[in-house]
Formats: sequence, C-alpha cells, structure tokens
Amino acid sequence: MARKILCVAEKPAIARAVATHLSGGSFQTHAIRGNPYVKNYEFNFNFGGSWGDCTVTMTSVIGHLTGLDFERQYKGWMSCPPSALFEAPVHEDVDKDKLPIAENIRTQAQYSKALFIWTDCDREGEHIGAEVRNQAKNGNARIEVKRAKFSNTERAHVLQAARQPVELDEYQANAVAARIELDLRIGAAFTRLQTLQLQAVVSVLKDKIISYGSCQFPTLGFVVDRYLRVQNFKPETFWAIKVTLKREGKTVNFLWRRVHLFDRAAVTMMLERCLIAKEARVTKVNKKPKSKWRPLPLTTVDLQMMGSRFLRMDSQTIMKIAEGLYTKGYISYPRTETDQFDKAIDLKKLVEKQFPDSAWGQYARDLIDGKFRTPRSGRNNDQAHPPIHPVAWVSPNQLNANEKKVYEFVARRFLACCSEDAKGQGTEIEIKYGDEFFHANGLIVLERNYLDVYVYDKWESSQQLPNFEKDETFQPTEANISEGKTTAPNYLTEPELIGLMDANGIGTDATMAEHIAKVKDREYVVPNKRGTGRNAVEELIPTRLGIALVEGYDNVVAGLPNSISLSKPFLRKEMELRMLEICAGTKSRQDVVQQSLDMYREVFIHTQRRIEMLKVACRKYLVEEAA
DNA sequence: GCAAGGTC
Repeated sequence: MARKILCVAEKPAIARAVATHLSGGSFQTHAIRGNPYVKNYEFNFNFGGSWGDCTVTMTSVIGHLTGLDFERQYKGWMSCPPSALFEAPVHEDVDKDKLPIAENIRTQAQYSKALFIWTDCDREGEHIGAEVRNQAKNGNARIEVKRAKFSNTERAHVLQAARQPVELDEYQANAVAARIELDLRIGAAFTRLQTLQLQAVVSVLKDKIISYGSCQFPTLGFVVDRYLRVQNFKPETFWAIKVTLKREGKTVNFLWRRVHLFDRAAVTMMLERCLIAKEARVTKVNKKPKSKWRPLPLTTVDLQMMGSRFLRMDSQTIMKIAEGLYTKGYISYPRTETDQFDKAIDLKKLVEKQFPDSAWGQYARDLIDGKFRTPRSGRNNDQAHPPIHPVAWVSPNQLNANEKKVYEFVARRFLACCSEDAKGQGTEIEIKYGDEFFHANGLIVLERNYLDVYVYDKWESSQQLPNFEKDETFQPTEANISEGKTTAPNYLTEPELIGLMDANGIGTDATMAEHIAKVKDREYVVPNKRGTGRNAVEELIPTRLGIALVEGYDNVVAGLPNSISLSKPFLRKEMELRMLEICAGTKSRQDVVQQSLDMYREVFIHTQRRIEMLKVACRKYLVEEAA
C-alpha cells in the first residue's frame, strides 16, 4: 500500500486548486465534522524523490489556528495594574471556532508519513505553517515535515512545487510570534490605562473604549496631522506675469519660469522690463515623442486607492466585493503586494477569456491579433500571490452594481497592462521676454493604445500650438500681472491615507482598510463628504476625542529625549525592522520581544507619570461639548 | 471590554 502524505493549505480555495492540479481533476471530496468550509480532498500523486507514489489528503486551515491571550487571572480589567500586562503570563490556544479544524489535522496526521505544508509563502503563512505543524505533531510525533514553495496556483508551478519540498522557515514564524506577543501586550496595556483613566474625566467618555493599537494610533495620527495643517494654514498672496499671444487663430498662454513670487513690487519691475523690451524671442522649440505608460499590474493597495478615486467606494467595501468576486471564481486572490506577473502565467489565455464582453471584448481580440505586450514589471513581489487579474469572464447581468464596477475595473486594468503605452508628440516652446523666460507646452496624442480600454486614465491633446521658429521674435498680444492666493491643503482622503499607511509600513494590504474602519468605529475619526455629485470625495476629519488623544500624547513626550509620540509611525516602523532581523537570523525572538517591550514600557511609564497631559487635553476638547 | 494578523 502506498504511503500517505497530508497536505495543508492556508485556506480552502488553495486546497481545492492544488488538489485539482495534483490529481489531474479526479479526487474525492470529504466534508469534515464541525466546519462547513474545510474539506479533505483525497487522491494519488507521485511526488518523485524519497516519497514517490503516495495517497494524498489535501486539506486546509482558515488562516491562523491559534490566538494568544493572558492567563485567566489577568483578564479582568481591574485584576492587575495595566503595567503588569508587559510581563503577565500568556498562553497560546487554538481558537474555539478552529477546534474542529485542528482536530482534523491531528487525526489525518496519525495515518500520514509526512506533513506537506501549503500555506502562503509570506511571513504570516510561515507562522500558520508552524501552527499546523504543532497540531500534526500532536497527532503523530514522528511525522516528517516539509513545505511547498509556490507563489500562485498555476498548474505547472504547483506541480513543480509539489516535487521540490523545502523546509519551514522557523525565523519567519518566530518574527510573527514576536509581533503577536508585542501587539497583545502593548495594545492591552495602553488600552486599559487610557480607557480607565480617561473614562472618569469627562462624562461623554464614560462608556467608551478608548483603544490603543500600534496601527490604529498612527492611522489616527495621519488624519490629525493633516487636519492641523488645514486649520493652521494662513493664505499668502502671490503675483505672476502672464504672457499671451494670438496667432493663426489660436491663443497661446505662456507660463512664467519663476511660476510666482510673493513680492508685488519685484514682479511689477520685471514686467516693466518685459514691456520695455517689446519683442520676445523664441529660445527653444522642442518637439519630442512622449508616451504615457500603461499601468503596473494591480496590487491590493492600488485597487483600494484607485477604487476609492474612480469607483466611489470606500476601501472596505471594495475589498469585500473583491473577495466575493474571488470566491465566485471571477478574479484572482485580491490580497497581494505583487506588481509583476510570473512568467509561468499564460496571460494571453486570460485575455482570450474576455472575448465575450460587449464593452471590452473587441479590445481583447485586438490584443490577441497582434497588439499584445508583456506587462511592465513593478518592484514588489510578495512571493505568495500574483497581481489581481480576472480569471474568468462573467456576464454583467450576473453581478450587482458594485460588483460590476469592481470586476470591470480589474478586467480593464488587466487588459491595459497587456497593452502598448499611449504615444504622442509633445512640443515645448520657450521664449525670452525682457530678462524673463516663459514657456508653453503642447501635446498631440497620436496613438491612444491602452487608454482605449483603461478609461480611468486621461491624457488629452492640449491645444495644438501654432508654429514657432527658433530665434524668431514677436510682440506678445498681452502681458500683465495676475494675482493669486496660496490655498490650504484639503483634509485627508481615504486613498491618500492608504498611501501614507503603505509608505510607513502601517498594517498590511489585508488590514489597512480595517484600521481605517477601526478609528471610525472608535469615534476618533469621522468621514465627511466634500463637494457634490460626481466630484464628491470622502475626506476624513478627526473628532474632538481624536485630536485630544494625539495632542495629549504629543504633550506627554514633549521635551523628553528619545521618546517618540505614539501618534507617529516610528515605533511601529522600528518593530518592523526588528522583525526583519529575526527573519535574517541576526536576532532571536526573545531578544526582540524584550527590546521592544522595554521601548514601549518607557513610553508607558512617561504616560502614567504625565497622565494629566492626556486628561487636560480631553477636558479642553470634550468638556464644552458635554455641557 | 483591550491588538493585529490570517480568512469565511
């Protein structure tokens, strides 16, 4: 009888896809007791190497199996001073709703020679793999443990991964374990401290949970930071010289090289010199081909940012819809940082699937008839998932309005990636008038290419410029001074916030939208609609509580050396760097946990000592509101 | 009653 190999993926969809490829489509499906989503797939497969011909059970978990929590005597909020949570004993347990899944793995492990882990090849996946390993070892202490290295579920790629098992990366699993412990201890300690202290200060806070998290606070910080810049903005008047010329029935506006100055007298003098000179001379006539690049393959962050901008949905809604489309098999996995397509993916086949569409099917056909181009490659690869792309065509009348919008965006973006850049001709005219230089730019779009399918990008032919010869002189039709005022920045929008979070390493592609929802839910931030109709944008404004917390914490650390406010992203960034050190093997999990706890403990002690700063800020912003 | 990270 052949030996048995137990394969475990991170989610049911991957288990099914891998089972389909390894079995060539013929496998038996068994439900498991206690969970409707997880299935066991059974089939035969020849792994080659030392395993050879085997029977296989392919199953999955559903994300992490376990959670970390404090021992029972520390769970009550009054059971200990919040500072004790930095050292309180913690234990890791299988989540209650995951018990049947863990049981399934233990049972299956008993009959298996080896455990073959198929979790995503990212840091969290490595930790989930370790959780799976622990369960399997509970069922069968002598089980051999391997993991598959794969980054998508394309058939050839999966088959190759199956025949080249590697080892689980203990370092990465440890880095995640450190992150989990730090988030729990720091989050719980600060949340209890500030909730218990501030609830008593103002009546409006009496029943509120005032949570702290290493991601939610920097998220709040970005919103408050922009809000304060808007509030503190003082407009300044500036002046500029504007030169126009009417020729061949066209009006050319020349822009000043200095753009504008804040000194009216100086600008007046400069204009006078222009007028005295009378004639302007053409110093440059540049004609050069210009192109507008097609977009990069689609990542989660980009989907959320572009989605908020063009589809008018908030990032959480977009993700929910994208997940639905994924589960139904219309698009690929929507949580990815990868903006480069693997060579193994047959992109043309995916393009062909879009032929039936009445809106962009013809465009897809044109691609296959010769216009297809290999997509650009971005710099990011999470080694776990391909960029987001359509995997099957779906008739629009099978989708609701929002689903239609998101699917259409994913499809058009994918086709745009496989297209040629847009081509045009740019003209730049520079003139010298008096002592000043001015320029005018023109653009003619020659080939729209990807713009025809990617309706979200605009690249218009600006007015065609009349002809100019280098060194010719002319008398401008008009030259005068224009006045303007600097304008305040706008409040932060959700796509901007996601961009800031991404750049500062706050949250992951899968969680950024959740953190934004969390700060809204905690009433630190409220959304507000700016503008009307098609131009409406949702902007984020901090509440009085949100402002009070940031101001309070900034005051707590003000004047202290090396203490960085909790409202800033730096502490979280430092934690991230230490996790990378664990991954590189240069630091141990214990060292990082201790070092990071020391860092946060210092801020915690300052906060306790100067808690009055937080209370003062809450009274300042919240008392009159309560009255 | 606290976090952030997986995923349904």
